[in-house]
Amino acid sequence: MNFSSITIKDIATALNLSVSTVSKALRDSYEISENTKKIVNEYALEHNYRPNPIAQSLKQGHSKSIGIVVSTIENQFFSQVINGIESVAYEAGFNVIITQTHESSDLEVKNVAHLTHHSIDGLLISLSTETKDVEYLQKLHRQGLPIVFFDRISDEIETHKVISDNFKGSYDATRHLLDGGYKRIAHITNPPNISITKERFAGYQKALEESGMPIDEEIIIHCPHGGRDTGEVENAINQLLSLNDKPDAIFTTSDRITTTTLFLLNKLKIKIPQEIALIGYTNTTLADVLNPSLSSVYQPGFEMGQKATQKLLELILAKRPVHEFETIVLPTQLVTRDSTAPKNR
Amino acid sequence: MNFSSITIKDIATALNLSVSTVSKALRDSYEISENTKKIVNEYALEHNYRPNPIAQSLKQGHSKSIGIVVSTIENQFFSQVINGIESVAYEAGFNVIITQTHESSDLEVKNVAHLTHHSIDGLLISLSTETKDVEYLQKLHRQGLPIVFFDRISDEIETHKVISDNFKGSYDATRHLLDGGYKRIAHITNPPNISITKERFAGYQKALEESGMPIDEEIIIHCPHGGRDTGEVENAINQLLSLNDKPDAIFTTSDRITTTTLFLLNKLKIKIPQEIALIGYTNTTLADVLNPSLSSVYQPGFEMGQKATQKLLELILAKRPVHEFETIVLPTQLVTRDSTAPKNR
DNA sequence: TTGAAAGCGTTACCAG
DNA sequence: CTGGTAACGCTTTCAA
Repeated sequence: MNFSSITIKDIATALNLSVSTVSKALRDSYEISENTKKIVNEYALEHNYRPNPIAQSLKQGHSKSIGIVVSTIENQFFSQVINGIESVAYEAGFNVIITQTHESSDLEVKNVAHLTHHSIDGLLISLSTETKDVEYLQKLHRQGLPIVFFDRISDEIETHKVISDNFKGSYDATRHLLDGGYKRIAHITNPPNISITKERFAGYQKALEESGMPIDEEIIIHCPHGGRDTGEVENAINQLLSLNDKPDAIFTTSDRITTTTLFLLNKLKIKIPQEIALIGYTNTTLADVLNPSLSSVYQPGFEMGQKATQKLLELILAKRPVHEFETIVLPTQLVTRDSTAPKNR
Repeated sequence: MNFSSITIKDIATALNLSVSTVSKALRDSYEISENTKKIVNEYALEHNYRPNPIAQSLKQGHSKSIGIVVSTIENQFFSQVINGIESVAYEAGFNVIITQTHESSDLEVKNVAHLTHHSIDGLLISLSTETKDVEYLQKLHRQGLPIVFFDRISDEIETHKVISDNFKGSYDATRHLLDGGYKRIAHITNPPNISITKERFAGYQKALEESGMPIDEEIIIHCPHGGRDTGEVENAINQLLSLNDKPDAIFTTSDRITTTTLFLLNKLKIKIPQEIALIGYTNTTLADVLNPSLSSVYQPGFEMGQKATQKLLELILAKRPVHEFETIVLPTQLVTRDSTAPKNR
């Protein structure tokens, strides 16, 4: 803060006290007389004294700030998670620094480097779709950086993790389509290297198997960047539509993929759900007013952010190294709307 | 960074040099021999040395970080602005700290206090809908804190400002409705104290006047928190629908108001645009797939963030006090879709 | 070309 | 109860 601001020293000279006395008075130390405390605090208040947090950080070796890594805050799921994170971080007097990977592994590494060099006390991270190697995080973790994963996690690092029930979310969505009479359900999803892809695929698979349906690789398509670029989704849909045996429903697994699929099907004048039904993971608040209203799997983003931050704070504030880690699984919510209305049989 | 990390001192002792020599070598000072520089840099590289930015900040009196205040990042307009901000801030080696007011004046004051106490070098702010008094910012500004306003600005503080052409955006939208044959155009908007409300109202007014239409206070409704709470918009719509002379079109001026209006009209089974047409400010990427597709005024959020940051950086990096300030006005984009299809006359 | 020392604002230890 | 001093990690001035 170069723009003025008074320091302990200023108070000390003004009041003819020592710096250390003032410091202690301010921190309400038992060593200081009530009278001195009163004088100091009054002066501080009057002159709007604020301790310089930079100096405090340097002295105390921690910064009271936590770093966040998400793919992009434009995705409502992540902005909801961030709101959850902030709600508990601020409560605990912690500051947050948000960074975005835009689904690039490179950027992810750079962001984490940036954050750690800026002396964060802990890291909250959801991996990018591109990320395959978490060795760089492993290293930081070994060095003692508290890390909590959320949403897109890694098995390779033993720490707290907070996810939603991806298996059940997908199972429910697929089940719902099957119950509506849909028989050939395509799956457009994230790349197979990230955790949520596998978990969500498993739910899809289970539901199909239970109904005696085949798993057809031909209608399971991965978007390398989770739909970041419209072209990825466009390719997926073209591929599906060029099949002889076209799907009668699509189950998508990321906000971007879901809304882009809706956009493209509309553009191609394909009737939803008459020609192809659509259900997908999304946290958009607009699902009700989409055309058609969109059946979706909703994840408790806000709660996920809260929980993750609570666990991170536990790690940061722990007196001794923590070796017991927890993976918290939050329930998802299936909301059925017009895009998956039951088929006329 | 309590989790290890080596310091200049470590390098110095390891290499049997003084701390100051190492510091200078690292900063490529002309005072140091090439040989020493080489040895030091190699050692630093090998041991992955990073200067502690906290210590640097304390020493140099600035933190290389800028604070951002927006109403909420869940609003796509603001997340786009933030992306713009980040793109130029990171380029310049600056860090950003994002805070949200959730349209509360109190929170705004708290956030700014929090940011300034955390030694930001400059502030980028869009005021909350509740804010009437900017004296607290005025004070900081006088103390020398570089501030740049964007979107929702204040006349009371003389500094750089970046806005979109709110007058023209609204004029165009209203004009478009009039051209489509709509005759009674309601206006649901933000509270009158914030800048964008006035500017947008002026455009609406001008278009109506040009067509010889009356300005009817009865169909101009302010949402105290810009539609943060659904109830605000619900009241507005109920009020409009209870009129004898109901509007045949609505022009809304915030993302939240716009999408909530769409939601509520759909819920009431009011046909858009047959019974009531709808056009509004929004930056949602989903405008095309809404039901019906939504005519909108789009603001260049990303560019706004970039410009604002460039101006802020100019202020921060300026050698001498700046007294010439600029207000940059960015063009908006009118995109017409089904929600304002021309009336059958 | 190198190094010692002061200082940024704070806290903590130890003396008085 | 109060104050001097060292220390956090770095940069900078001044001497050597």
